[in-house]
Amino acid sequence: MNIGDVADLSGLPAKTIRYYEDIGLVEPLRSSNGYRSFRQSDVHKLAFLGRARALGFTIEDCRSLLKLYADTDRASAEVKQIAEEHLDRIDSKIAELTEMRATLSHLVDACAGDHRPDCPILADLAMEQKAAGSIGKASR
Amino acid sequence: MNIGDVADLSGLPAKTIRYYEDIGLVEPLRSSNGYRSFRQSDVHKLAFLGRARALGFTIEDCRSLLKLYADTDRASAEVKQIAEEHLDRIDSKIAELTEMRATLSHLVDACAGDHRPDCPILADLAMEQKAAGSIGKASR
DNA sequence: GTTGACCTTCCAGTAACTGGAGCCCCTATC
DNA sequence: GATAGGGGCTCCAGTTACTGGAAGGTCAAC
Repeated sequence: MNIGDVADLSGLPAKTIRYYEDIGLVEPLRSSNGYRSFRQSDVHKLAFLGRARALGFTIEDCRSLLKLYADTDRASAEVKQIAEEHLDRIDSKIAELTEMRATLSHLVDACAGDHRPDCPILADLAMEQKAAGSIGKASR
Repeated sequence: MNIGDVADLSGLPAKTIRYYEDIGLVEPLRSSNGYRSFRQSDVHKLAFLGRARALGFTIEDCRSLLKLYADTDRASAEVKQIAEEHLDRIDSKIAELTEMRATLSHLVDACAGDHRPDCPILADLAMEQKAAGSIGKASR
C-alpha cells in the first residue's frame, strides 16, 4: 500500500507517517520505484499511534507502548504505569488551565470592553495598586 | 540594574529576559562594559510579561497587550477581545484534556496492572475487537 | 594576581510536526 | 510521443518559547 492510502486509512497525514518512519516508529518496505510499501501490520501500528497520540501520549510513550504491545510477555503493570503517569500529567495541566481560566474570566468580566481606556485586565497585569478588594490582589 | 537583579525582581530567568530582548519585547540600555542596563520601566515591563505569560497569553498576545498598555488612547474593548480569545483557547484545551482524561481513566481503571500481559489499555489502542460492551468501543 | 560570580554572544536542542521547493514516477489522454 | 495530473520522494526551514552549554570578557574581593 502506498502512503496516501495509509494516510486515508489511519487518519494520519502522509507527512506525519514519514516523520514516524524517520524517528523509527514504523519501518515500511520499499517498492522498486522507491515508494514506501506498507503492510497491514504497518497500517495497524499507525492506527495504534494515532489513537495513542489522540489520548495525548508523547511520542516516547508511544514508542514504549508499541514495544509493550509487541511483547506478549509484558506485564500489564508496565502499561498501566505509563498510562497513570500520563493521567497525572493531564490532571496537572487541567489544574493549571483551570486556575488560569478562573483568573482570566474574572478579569474579562470586570472589563467594560468599550471605547474607554480603563481596563482591569491591563491594570492587573501591570499590578497597578488599587483600592482593597482589587481583583488582581485577590486572584493571585 | 544588571540582568541578574532584574531576574530576581521579575522572577524571570536571565535567559528568558535576553530572549525577550531578542524578540523585541524589551529594549534595555547598555552600560559601557556591554552589560544590559535595565531601567525601572524595563523591570515593570518584564514583570507585566511574567504575569501575562503565567496567564497563558502567547508571546504575540503579550506584544499586543504591552502595546495597548502603552497606548493611553486604547479602547478596553481591544484588550478584552484578546483576553476573550485566549479564554476560548483555554476552554477548548480544557475540554480536550477532560475528554482524554475520561477515556484514559476508564482504561486505567480497567487494567489489572499486574504481572499478566492482558491489558485493556493496549487492547483499546490496538482496537482489538472485544465482546459487546468493550470499553474501547464505548469510549470512542 | 587570581579566584569566583556575573556578564556577553552564539549555537544547538526541545516536541511533534508542517510547509514548501525541486524533482521523480505513473497513468491517461491528445 | 508529448503532456498533464496526481501521486510519490528527499531535504530544508519554520513553528513556540524558551533552555543548556561553550567560549570568553568584566568586576570585586582577597
